[in-house]
Amino acid sequence: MDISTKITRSIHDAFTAVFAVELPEQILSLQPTRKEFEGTFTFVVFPFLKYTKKSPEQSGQEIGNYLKENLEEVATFNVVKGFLNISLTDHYWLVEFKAMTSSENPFALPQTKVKVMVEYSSPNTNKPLHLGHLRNNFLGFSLSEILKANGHHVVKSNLVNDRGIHICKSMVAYQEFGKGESPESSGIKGDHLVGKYYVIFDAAYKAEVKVLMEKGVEEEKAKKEAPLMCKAQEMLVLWEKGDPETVSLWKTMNNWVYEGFDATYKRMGVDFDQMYYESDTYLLGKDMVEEGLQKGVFYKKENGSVWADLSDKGLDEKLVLRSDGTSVYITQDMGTADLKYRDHKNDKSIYVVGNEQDYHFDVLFKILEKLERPYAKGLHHLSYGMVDLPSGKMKSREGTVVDADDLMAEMVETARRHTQELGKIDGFSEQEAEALYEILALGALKYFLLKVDPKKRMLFNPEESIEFQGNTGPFIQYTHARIRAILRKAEQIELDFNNPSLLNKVAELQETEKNLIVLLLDYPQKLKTAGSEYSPSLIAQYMFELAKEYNRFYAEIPIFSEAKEQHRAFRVALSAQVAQTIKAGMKLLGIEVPEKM
RNA sequence: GGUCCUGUAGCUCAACUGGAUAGAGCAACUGCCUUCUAAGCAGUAGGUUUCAGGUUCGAGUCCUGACAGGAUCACCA
Repeated sequence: MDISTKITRSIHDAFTAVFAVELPEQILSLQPTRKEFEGTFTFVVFPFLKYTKKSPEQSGQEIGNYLKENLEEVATFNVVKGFLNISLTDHYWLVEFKAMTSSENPFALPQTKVKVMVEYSSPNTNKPLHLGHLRNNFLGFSLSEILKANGHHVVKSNLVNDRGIHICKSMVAYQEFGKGESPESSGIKGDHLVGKYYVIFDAAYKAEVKVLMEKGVEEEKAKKEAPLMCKAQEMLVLWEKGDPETVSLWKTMNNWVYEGFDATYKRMGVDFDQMYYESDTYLLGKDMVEEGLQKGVFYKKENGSVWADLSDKGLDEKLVLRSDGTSVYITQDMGTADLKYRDHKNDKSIYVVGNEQDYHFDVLFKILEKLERPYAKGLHHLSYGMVDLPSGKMKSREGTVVDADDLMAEMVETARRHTQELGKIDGFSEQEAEALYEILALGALKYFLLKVDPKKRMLFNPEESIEFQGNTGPFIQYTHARIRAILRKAEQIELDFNNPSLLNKVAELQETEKNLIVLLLDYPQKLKTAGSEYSPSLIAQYMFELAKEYNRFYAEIPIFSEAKEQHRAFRVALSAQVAQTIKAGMKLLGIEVPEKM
């Protein structure tokens, strides 16, 4: 039994024995004791004064006395106002620590058989990935890892938006201005090359609109009738008809993009188990519209368009099929949801998509619920906030986008400069040094984007956002590297720190040692909460706390100069456990930790 | 305009879901490297939690109303 339930059970017994009242255990909950007070767990007595009929202080005292008498793990307690602070014995913490070190795998929870699909990334193929995609990808990847560590079976999926008017724009511009350029001939990465033509299209199109307006055409009309826009529209029609030449160009350009994306994904360290392409799925969902009509979930208007009336659920009416019988975005998503379920029989399906689509997913999920899909209750939109720049929102057309490839490259340069300034690469080979810069750069970037609560909007300042000190990825990586140095030394002097009989001789703990054990024991709970809340930021925060506490321990307490062998052994064992926990936790964030830095 | 989200130190973020004197990091200032990695540690300073009411033993957290910022409300995706 877990210690906090043991304590609450005993508190329950205390109420029965001392105050003659039977309270349900669920309402008796503990909280961690605040740092400025002594103790590990705190029981707040205020809500129960009506049962004790005594002052807060006295009620706390009496419950505390009962606990101390009846629970061998309880060492002392103190009562401040209505707060009963409980301290456990060093012996208890040491026993728990030893159990942890001998545990097979303390970093993952038992298997659950729950199947979860996590869809993330979902890029458009007309332009390269940017900072916003980084947050999306890191979140999706990390969430997947966290859910795996929670024992779930996870399928990472990526629904690529590879068709539509936007890609036609790049294609038209390429036809008009491309002169047969290719990634090979230009030396430009494929996704950037296609993105370049998307930008060219936009500029040329705007020029055309301007010319038309100067000729006296109204803006609305000019926008519709500009030759380039017409060509793009025509191309979309040709594509849908399967025109060989159009399809061939489309394939060529998309493949350029995929080569580019592959390189970017590789550097980001993310991957997928299942790819979906909108060119395959965009026609799905029409039969569901028919089904919905029959079930009376949808209705048809005079012009033939089909609508879902969600006013009973507090939402509006939503179009699900155009009057010309073609489908819209949500139709496609309905079909894709069915497809995913057919493919994987997932109990849960998580969509990692920005909060600008909150309404869309609200509507989608309610429609699927009305259509009585068995998976409907397992749908979840992990809605994350936008990443803003100091100048405001990123706008690709205004050139204020922070490109993902550029940013990662800049981060590596910063890591290189910083590391060399600190003179930390003595004894590193060229390759090792490069590998380290990469690890640090990506660690800093990922940690920066993941430490913030996903649903909150966040600010990214390219000049100063990503630091290497304080609450950062490199700080945690550094802590790991420090411990690895200790472990190397322990090995070198042949200290048998895992020897149980040596550890058994340790009888008492320093404060920071105990704090570390308490934190380490809390890891499974943190993992569980991060999984149920879909929040990598909880893991990130925990990592920081652990690293911080370890650095305090490191500064305060000597290891190898300690006289008693059992203390040397225990402190190395404790360090080893912290290092393993950091490594495991950072892996959940998609962050590697170095041996040296 | 309707709906939804957000508002906490100069800046970036926490606050265990209603508990104690609201905490970290950055920036500023003061100490600590001949000792296991100073990308570190210890400390100082920084707050009317946007504002006004309400609920109760107790509110950053819950309810109401302002104010500010953002998103969304397409036969776009």
